[in-house]
Order: sequence, then structure tokens, then C-alpha cells
Amino acid sequence: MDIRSGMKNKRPTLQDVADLVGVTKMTVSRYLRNPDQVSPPLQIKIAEALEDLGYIPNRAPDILSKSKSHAIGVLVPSLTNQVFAEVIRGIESILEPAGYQTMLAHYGYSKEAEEARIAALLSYNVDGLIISESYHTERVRKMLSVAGIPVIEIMDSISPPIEQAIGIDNQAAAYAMTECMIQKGHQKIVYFAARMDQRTLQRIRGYKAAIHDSGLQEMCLSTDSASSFTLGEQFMKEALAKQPDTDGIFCTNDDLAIGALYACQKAGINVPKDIGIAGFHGHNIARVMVPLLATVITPREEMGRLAAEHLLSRLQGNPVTQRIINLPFQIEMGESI
Amino acid sequence: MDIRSGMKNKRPTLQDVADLVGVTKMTVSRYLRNPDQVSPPLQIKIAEALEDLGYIPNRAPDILSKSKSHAIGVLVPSLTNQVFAEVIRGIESILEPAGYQTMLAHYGYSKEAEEARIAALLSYNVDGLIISESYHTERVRKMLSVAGIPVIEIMDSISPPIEQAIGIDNQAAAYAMTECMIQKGHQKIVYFAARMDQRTLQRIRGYKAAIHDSGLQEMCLSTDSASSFTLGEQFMKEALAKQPDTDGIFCTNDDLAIGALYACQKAGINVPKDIGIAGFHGHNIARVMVPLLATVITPREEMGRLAAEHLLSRLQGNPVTQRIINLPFQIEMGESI
DNA sequence: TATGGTAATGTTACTCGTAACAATTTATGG
DNA sequence: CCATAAATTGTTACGAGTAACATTACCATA
Repeated sequence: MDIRSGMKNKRPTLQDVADLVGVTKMTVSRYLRNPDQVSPPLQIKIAEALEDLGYIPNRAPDILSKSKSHAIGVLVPSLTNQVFAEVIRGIESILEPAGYQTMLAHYGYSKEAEEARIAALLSYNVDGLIISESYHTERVRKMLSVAGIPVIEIMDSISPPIEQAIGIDNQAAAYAMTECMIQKGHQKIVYFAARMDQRTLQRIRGYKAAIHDSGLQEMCLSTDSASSFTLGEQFMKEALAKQPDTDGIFCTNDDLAIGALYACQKAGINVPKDIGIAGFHGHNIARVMVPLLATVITPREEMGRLAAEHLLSRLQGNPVTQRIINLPFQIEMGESI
Repeated sequence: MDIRSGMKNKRPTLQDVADLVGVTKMTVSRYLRNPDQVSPPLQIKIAEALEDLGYIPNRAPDILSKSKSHAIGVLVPSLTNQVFAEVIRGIESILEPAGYQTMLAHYGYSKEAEEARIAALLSYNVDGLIISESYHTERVRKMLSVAGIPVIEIMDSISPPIEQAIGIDNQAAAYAMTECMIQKGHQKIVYFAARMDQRTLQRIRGYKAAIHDSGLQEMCLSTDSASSFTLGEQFMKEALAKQPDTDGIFCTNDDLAIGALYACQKAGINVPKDIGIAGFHGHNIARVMVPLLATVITPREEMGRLAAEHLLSRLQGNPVTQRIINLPFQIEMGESI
């Protein structure tokens, strides 16, 4: 049926369409950009040929000649973490309507992998990058500077940003929540930490500062592995074993907190009367569970949106207006502290 | 400092590196593919120049000339849904080590948007596609056939697959869970459905079949909008208002089920004694909560991995071995039914 | 030293869409 | 009916890397 059935059928090019109509590919190209540039009879013929062959535009030549891919690289440490899924959602909600394609990559919290992933994204000539965290190797900084494309860093803003960073002040947030717990009367507050990345380290710093400012005693349970509900349960048991009079748990994320909460329920420990529990990130579930989880509500989707908006602005030639943007967090008291 | 500081500094090309060394770009190209193809002294000089300029390979010419992008398009209906985040994770876990870049797109359950997104992915010359659902418009089917790249459909396999579909049998899963609930003694089981996509419709079919096979009465609460914990709470209230003797709730996903569960807890309804509640998808939280949620455990990450593996196999030239792959699901009884 | 062979490097052409310029056709006005 | 403007279509070149072919350099042997 198909004339080209013998050959390895590559998808049709503008030339194929042009041949079918009997014009040059330039004419077809013009039709595609602005149909009124070609004569009415040709408009019809070209439209038919395009439909007939199922022509799909090809960005490759454009990327090659103009180095404009209309693709944005998005690099996150992990896809596992719901937090990043929400950030990505925010990013896409802005980029997609603006006609940009998202190239997603993740690096599993490894700086080595981060380098490789950034190089990979750059090799596709992405027009801009949204990357996570603010600490990067010299090599990464060089690559990004050489690439000459706008870069937005999200999630935190600990190191001076390459160009622009949009995040939240994890330390201040953790300090604020710890203070709340203390005010609620909790004295022996243990911090549960997993996945010791920059953000968690900042939160620990905030927690410790608040504990010390109140003259209390700090205690951290931590692991490098990923957090999970079950890890929260394990930590809870561990905390009670090490310090039986523990009366507060502040977790580096809601997963741990929810795990800890259920561990208490299973052990017949009343939350918040016996032990207060607070999380971090304000997952939806925290707003419905019984008891309502105290948590730090972070604007993750908003962060993604903002990052994408600023990137688009940069792509339109606007300069960086604000190097560091710290988005507001919100302490949700819930019923668990 | 930088010689090119005046110009809009494009990133260095092979030519720039070659100029610095004093050879042609072909020699540098050879070094990059196999260093031993160039003489030892040049190897050193080229390596230095590459490092010095911070050369980053450029895939664009390759994509243009060989139509091989080493990028795979992944299309999901939504990024909001945790389920798809896990599928994507599975996909990336295979594609990334294989040297493929993921181009992510989502279409918000709109068939129109799906067409546009697929066209966009194809315009980047993706080497393969992983798309969600098995029902597609004629236009989509034509685009995919013309593109001549391997396509894997995931999530369900209701319509005959374009080439290969990897999913689970939603209808059978819903039937099985409904049967379990009936066996546990629940008689007036209401189905909660949101986001009426193909998978949910299949599940409803399975639920209804099981209900009818047992001579019971069906009842569905549904909405086209997205599901959420709070929607589960709302549905719960609605169900009790409409049918006060409701003694079972089967939800199209865990979010609704968890919302319903908490609504019961808040209303002093005992689960599972007064009302049994079952969900779908086996989110991690279902395995720790009190009571443990009855749910259908679906192998989401495994599905992603498998899809990616089959796609890679196809890219290596292997034929489709099995048009439809239905992955096993697992009924987790939990404590809530 | 000439010759053959190999290793190392260079040259040309190609991919596809489009900018820039050129050529042709059609339209307008006197 | 011709000159000029305007509309339409064609031609050439470009982008960055690489396959395929061409050339040069170098070494060993007769």
C-alpha cells in the first residue's frame, strides 16, 4: 500500500510534502508558519498533503541552527518524594501552556549523578534549567556558566545562587515549629531525620537552635536512607527505648510523622497528650487524618510555578530581579501537638 | 577575561575545541568516540582543550542526521496522581541507566491535549513512547504509525493495543475486591468514583458484576473531578444520607478510601464493624494506618519498569513477543473490611 | 632509497527547516 | 499595453557532528 513500504519508512519531511504538492519545501514551510503567505489554491493542496502524509514538525533542525529547543530541563533529586512530584506539577502547569517541553531528570541525591544529568540535559540544548538544591560542584557551576542559559535553583537557598534561587527557609521553618511545640508544653522533643540532604540539615539546625534557645535538650534520630511511613514507626520505637520520657517528635517530613503517629496509636500512646508529633510539608493527608497532623505547610506547587515563571521571564530577556526568593511557609498546628 | 565576552557567548562547539588544538573538528570527534584513534600527544592536548572550554556534547546534529535522540517520551494523564509518579519512577529507573533521557508530558485526561502532547514529543524525535491508557483517537493512531517508533501503552489494556500494552485488569481486580467485601458480610456496598477515566469505568464494571452475581444492589457516587481525601469525606456523608444502612464502601482509589475512613472516625462509625471500607492501589500509607486499609495492591513501579524494558528491547530491534501483558494485582484485606 | 603498508589526519557531504536573498508571476495605474 | 509595485515562489547557505572517502605522514623492509 505504502509506496515507501520497502524502505525503512522514515517519517515524512517537508520535502516529501513539497514533492507531493509539486512545490519546494520552502513554500510548505511558509504555509506552516503563516498560511496566508501562500496562494489560496496552494493552501488547500498543502493542507491536504500534510494531512495525507501525517506530517509532524521536526524541531531538530531548529535546535541545531538556532540552538533553541523550546525544552526546559528539570532536575530533581528524586521522583519518589511526593514533594518533588508536586513541584514538577507546578512547573509543568506554567511551561506547558507556554509551549515548552519538560525534560525531566533525577539524580538520586548523588552529586556525581547530578553532573551527568545536567550534562545530558545540556546536550539536548535545553533553553533553560530548573535544578534542585543550591549546593553544586565546581564542575556543575562551570557547565552551567558555559551553557549560557538561564538557571533557576529551587527548594532551598543556602549557598549563593548561581543566578536565582527560589525556596523556603527550612531553618526558620523548623525553628518556628519547634518553638510551637515547646510553647505547647513539650519538653523532650526528638527530631526524626532521614535522607540527610541540605534541606534536612537546615531543618535540624533550626530545631537545635530553638531547643537551645529554650534551654532544652536536643536529640536526633537520623539515617541516610529514604524516609517512609515504616521508618517513622521504627524511629518511634527507637526514641521511646532510648528516652522513655520523650514527649515530642518533630519529623523532617510528613511520612515519618504519620508513621510515628500510627506507631503511637498502635502502642496506646495518646497524641498529643502523651507525645506531640509534628511533621513537615503539609501533605494533603495531614489535613484530614485523626488527629490532624501538625505540620509546616510549604508552597511546593507554588514554588514550581514561580520557578517556571521566572525562567520564562528570563527567556524573554528580562534580567534577574531578585536573586533569592524565600517563599512563606505556614505553621499548621493541627491537633497532634 | 573571556575572549568571546563581547559576543553572545554560545557554548563551545567541536570546532572551537579543534581550533584551540590546531586540528580539524573531525579529529576531536574521533577522540571523543575513541581516544586511541588519535595520536597520544594529541590526546593530551584535546583532553585539555575540552576541559578548558568546558565542552558539552551536542545531540542536535545527531538527532537531525540519524533521527536518533536517545530520548523517550512519557505521557501520563496527570502528575497530580501519586500512581503516575510511581510509574514514572519505574520507567526512569530503567531508562536512565540505559542512557535514555525521559521527556515527560501530561495531558490532564483530555484527548485533545493528548494529541498535542504526542505531536510535541514526536517533534523532538523521541526514539520511543510510553503512553497511558489504551483508547486513543484516530489521529493519535495515525501519528504513531507514521512516526515509526516503538510505542508501549500502560495502565490498562481495554482496546486492542497499538503495538503492546502493559497494564492490570482493573475489572477483574474490582470484581475480586467486591467479592471479598461481600464474603466479609457487607451487603450494601457503595462505590465511590472520581475522575471517570477508562480505568475507573472498568473498575465500576467489575464492582457491578460482583454485586449482581451476588444478587445485591449496586450504588455509585461519582464525579468527573479529581479525587482527594476531602472528596472521600464528602462522599461518605452523601452515601450515609442517601442510604443510611450502607455497610460497605469500595473506592476507586486509596485517597477516597482514606478520606472516607477518617470521615467515619470523626462520625464515630466503627470501621469495619459498622462499615467496611476498601480502596484501590495500595499506597504505602494504607499499610501503616489504623485500621490497615483493605486495598488492591497494583504493581505501579513494576509496570513502569516493565514498560521501559520492553521499549528498550524493541529499540534493540526485537519484535513484540506479547501484545498484552496484564500484571498481577493483589488483594490486601487489611483491617478495614 | 624506493616501496608498500598502516596510522593519523583532513575533506566532503549529509541531515531538515528556515533566514535571506533572488527570481518570477500577478496586479495596478497611467 | 507597458512600467512599476506587490505578491508569490524558488535558491542558497547555515547550523554541529559524523560517515565515507581522500590524503598525508611515518615506518619497515627489500
